[in-house]
Amino acid sequence: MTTTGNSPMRSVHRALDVLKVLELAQQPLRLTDLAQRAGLHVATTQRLVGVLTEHGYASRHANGYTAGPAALSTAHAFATTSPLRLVARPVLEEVATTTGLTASLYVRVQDTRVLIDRVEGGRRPHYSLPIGERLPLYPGAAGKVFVADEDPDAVAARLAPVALADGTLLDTEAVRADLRRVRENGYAVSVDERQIGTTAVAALITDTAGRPLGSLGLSGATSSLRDVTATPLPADTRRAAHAIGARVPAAT
Amino acid sequence: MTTTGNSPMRSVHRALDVLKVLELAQQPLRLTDLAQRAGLHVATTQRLVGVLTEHGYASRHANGYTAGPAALSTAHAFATTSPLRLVARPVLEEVATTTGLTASLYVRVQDTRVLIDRVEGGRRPHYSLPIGERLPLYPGAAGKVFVADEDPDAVAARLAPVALADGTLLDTEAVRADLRRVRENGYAVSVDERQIGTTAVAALITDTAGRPLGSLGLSGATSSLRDVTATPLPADTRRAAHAIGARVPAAT
DNA sequence: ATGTTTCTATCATAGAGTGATAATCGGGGG
DNA sequence: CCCCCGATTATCACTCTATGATAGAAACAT
Repeated sequence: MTTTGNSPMRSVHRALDVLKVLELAQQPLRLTDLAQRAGLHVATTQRLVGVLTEHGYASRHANGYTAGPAALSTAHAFATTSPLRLVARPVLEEVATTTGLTASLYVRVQDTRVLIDRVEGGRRPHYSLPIGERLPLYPGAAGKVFVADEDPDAVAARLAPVALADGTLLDTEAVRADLRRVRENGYAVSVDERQIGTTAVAALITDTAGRPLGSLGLSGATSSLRDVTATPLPADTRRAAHAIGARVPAAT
Repeated sequence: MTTTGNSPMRSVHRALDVLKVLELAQQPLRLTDLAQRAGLHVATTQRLVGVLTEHGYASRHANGYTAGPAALSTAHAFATTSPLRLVARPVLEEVATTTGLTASLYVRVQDTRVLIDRVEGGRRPHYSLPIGERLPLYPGAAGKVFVADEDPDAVAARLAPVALADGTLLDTEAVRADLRRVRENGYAVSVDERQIGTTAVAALITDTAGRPLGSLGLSGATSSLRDVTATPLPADTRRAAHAIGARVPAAT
């Protein structure tokens, strides 16, 4: 899996890789399994999960290891201290109520995005609690905006081919074209890309220095969002994203 | 802070210590600050948070580092895969509705306990989301049960003196006496210990082999829980805790 | 019981982690 | 505008830790 070759801090890198494997597995993993998926020697893996377990970030059960409870604590701390999250909250709420759509806040973690906060616009509050979900960068409006400003060729080559929810495969060229449009527009649109029946508009959130902080996505039923590009929604999204970024103190 | 002397896997231990410092700080910490609290050299600390940040477990802002978004992902994974949590859920719900009290599930992490899940019994759902909160082992019924079975002298010496919510200080002897009672009873009671106005009854959850897995606490207003020891609540709590433990596959 | 798999312990060697030192950056005040 | 001070980043030689091959011990299934 995530091969962290030879490098300084190797053991720490590896430990976090192991943790990531546990996270992605979504089921208890036996030591051997874990080692295999992490691409590490069994002995090494054992030492690493041992430490993780000791600190509560991994957990051992009858049928293997899973992520551990300490992650909840750290997540709790993140949720209550992250400047971005704190600053964005009121904006999410406002935009969710005015548009009736679901407002989602993502941040990028390596080549994935993580859902940091969400305010449902409609009535039915989803009972699945998706906060913390890790999603790919490409299918999905709120992911694309992260890579739209990078070198199109490199990105497209790295991400493609991409499979959409309906089974369509996007080749390098299609991805590149799409990303170019995102860059030109300053916002991204996704129609049934990741979830059939869901349309989303998203914009990048940057600090005052222009550094990317996260992304704001507004999503709703495709049926009620025909031809979004012709509506004021994209502009609203950009405005909201800008409002968030403007209130976050710029990092050095 | 958590001094992890010389030992194998030192860097990993230290990395997790740094993460713990970030978690406990509850505010952005500058590098220097962080190093100081972690008891590490600044250069070392920088390398460690660097790795943590790269993987998303720490986050850098204008005014320092905080815990990072990846913790949310890991927490999400934990929440959806932890056998204990999954098995306990229905029991929490049942006991919360039948008693009208709040049912809380804790697990132990080193010398702390972490709130893993909670079902509110009353009507007013607290809008603070306390799941993930890290609390001390001693004040509080659901914490005491974790240490009641250990060597009383050692534990009492390690934890005392303890400050209660009303300002009372418990010395070693008082702690020991209290823990002895917990052990004899098989459950713990806390009246206004950690939260003034809140009374709780808790029991240890063990697997079929007797190993401690977590603890179950039932809490409510002190005013409505006079003389709990004389009620069937303790027995109910123990029964529920046992029901949970019985459904968790025993670890090796 | 007996084979088979999974987990834990041991150990020599390579090479990574460490921390002192120095260079660089950034911001505030004079 | 410049200087100064605190904070952050880079450099580097030495020590000691992390590594993985191997072997041993459990656990498990047949």
